Amino acid sequence: MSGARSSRPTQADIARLAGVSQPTVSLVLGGNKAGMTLSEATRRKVLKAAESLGYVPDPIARRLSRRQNNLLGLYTFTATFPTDVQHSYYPFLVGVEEESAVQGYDLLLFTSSSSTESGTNEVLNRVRLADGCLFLGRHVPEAAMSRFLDDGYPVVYIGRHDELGERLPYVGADYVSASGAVVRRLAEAGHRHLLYLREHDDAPASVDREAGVVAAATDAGVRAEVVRTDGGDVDTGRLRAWLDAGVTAIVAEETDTDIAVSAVECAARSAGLRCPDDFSLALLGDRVGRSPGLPALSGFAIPRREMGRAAVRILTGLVAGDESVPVRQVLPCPPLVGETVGPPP
Amino acid sequence: MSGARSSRPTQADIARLAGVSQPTVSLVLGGNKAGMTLSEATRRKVLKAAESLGYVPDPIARRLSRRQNNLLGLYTFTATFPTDVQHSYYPFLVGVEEESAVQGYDLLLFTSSSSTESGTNEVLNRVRLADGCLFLGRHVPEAAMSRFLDDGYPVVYIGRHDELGERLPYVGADYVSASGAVVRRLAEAGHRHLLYLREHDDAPASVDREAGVVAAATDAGVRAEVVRTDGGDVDTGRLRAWLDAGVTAIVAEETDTDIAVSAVECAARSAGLRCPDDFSLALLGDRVGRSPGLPALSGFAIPRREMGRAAVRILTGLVAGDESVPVRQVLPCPPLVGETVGPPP
DNA sequence: CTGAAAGCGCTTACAG
DNA sequence: CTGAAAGCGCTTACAG
Repeated sequence: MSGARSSRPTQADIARLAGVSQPTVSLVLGGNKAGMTLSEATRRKVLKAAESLGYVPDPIARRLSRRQNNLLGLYTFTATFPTDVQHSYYPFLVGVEEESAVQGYDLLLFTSSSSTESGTNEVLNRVRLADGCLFLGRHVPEAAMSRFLDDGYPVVYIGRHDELGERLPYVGADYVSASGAVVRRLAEAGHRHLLYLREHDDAPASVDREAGVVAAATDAGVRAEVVRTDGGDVDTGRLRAWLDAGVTAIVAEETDTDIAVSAVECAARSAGLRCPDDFSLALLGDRVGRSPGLPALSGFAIPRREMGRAAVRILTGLVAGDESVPVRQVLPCPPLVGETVGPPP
Repeated sequence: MSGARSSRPTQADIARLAGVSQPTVSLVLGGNKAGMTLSEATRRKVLKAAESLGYVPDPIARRLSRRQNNLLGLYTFTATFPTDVQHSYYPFLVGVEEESAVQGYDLLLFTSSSSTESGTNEVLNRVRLADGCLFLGRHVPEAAMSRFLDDGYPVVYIGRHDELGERLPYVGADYVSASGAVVRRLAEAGHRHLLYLREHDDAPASVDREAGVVAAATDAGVRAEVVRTDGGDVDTGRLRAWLDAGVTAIVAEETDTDIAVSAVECAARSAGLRCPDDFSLALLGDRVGRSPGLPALSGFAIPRREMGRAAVRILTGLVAGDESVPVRQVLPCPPLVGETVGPPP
């Protein structure tokens, strides 16, 4: 640990060996971007000395003085690679990583914060190590985000968020349109009474989907019943009751764990009911990577990878002070046809 | 970019506000590990000022002076989340992330390097930002690694590597034993003539597997033919020729892309041959996450997640100067039974 | 056209 | 028990 730095040659060592000043070494080795005039002899001496000592610049020192890092943060508020929801986070990461590489930034994953009791300060503390930071999560810690925005520290959310008015930059998915399209497809298949299962809390991801469902249902003259659930209260009896009451299609919000749709599938299996024969089932989203053995659900694709890429582009734009980047973007979600939607029984 | 850092309060600002010296602020805020005695009044004044200014320590500056920043690097020599091999990298990442969180380190993904022409210097340059670095890849860039080791910079490879003698710390998988076990299972099923397909290059991952195969085959009195291939030259004709020559089982090295085993499966399908009816097929590894629709191959599991965790433990041990951690570990690979091995036809 | 000064924000010896 | 100095390794104004 001690040996790590102490044995490395510094610009000062080179300067001594070459008989010039340390700043001159910096100028020569830094490619002389300021356009200063160096004598060719000085250049050569310095380069030779650097070569012979095996000089490698210290990125930390460089960053401290240059005030920029080429580091982009990614903060997820839960483990970055949670085992149970890993597949829904992964595509975001792929996009983030790709575009970071393109833009010449490395990626800083804030993981240690999730293990400790991570209050607002904890967040603020570590995040600033990066030149700017991406955030991923259903909800926004408003105090921390406000602070970032006030300080002019560049942040971008993955997912639409208006908790802070119009201030917070984000890349969202157009859940409203995509959810509406799902309902329209059900209406076109002949359904007139559907059930919409959603989370209890009012994250924008839930609000947007419900808005899309309700608007499209109204528009198509379809009755849409909204039920809030955490999945635990969906069982065979309840499913049968819904169907007996005239429900012919169930639409479920997509979440990290897809707990609602799983509960429905499970209840249907126990009851010997099948989709789309006995009722139609649609997911407001996709079930990426978690489908081995499970039927392909009708729904829509969330462009996670592209969202990740777009978020990085916004963030690097902000870091570079580029005013021309649109900082609030919503990406379209292509429909997924699947095999769980058919005409009403 | 300008607003980001310049508007942030520093210890100097706090000192001014509290009417003390900047180093005193550092002492108070740093938790006073040196055990110096501070007057309670000073403490309170400083903490109050820090609070009111919303102070956040600059990790870069801290790293420069303290020579440590609670950052662990991960360098992959290709895109960190390459699309085609993503599933084989992902479990490593999960393990690395988990254990980093446990140990209180954040994770730095070196991505930008992969896009540019990443020479030795590039690696050396960026990596040192972290307190230590993990590396993932078939081969070792010897010059760069040598340099790290010489400098006492903590590095750990994921995967066994002896290219640098006994110097390089690593966490490997016991491919020798696991490969031997696969051959033994084939021998017990009655096979007496098998073909072993491996990569052209001599990465340790290939060398170990071949050693295990050859030793176990010799031991069991089984003939094992070694064929080096990149998959491109495996077609229906060649597969038939092998089987006609008496081969009853094919064993393929597992790689990022599993190109060899895929070629065999494809050739078999075209030829109307089935496993294990017409011949047995085994993989020296697993096919994590890429198996939707494909048959479960017999082989062994690579404990990627645990390897990631173990690598982090070694690395944090090195960073902390803990001499007691074994720096070269090989983890066992549990057998996977699968459905592609049976008795010879 | 060059070289010495100041500064980035912090920590850790080292004097009072 | 406290406060001012020196230093981490670099970059960027600013004098000669």
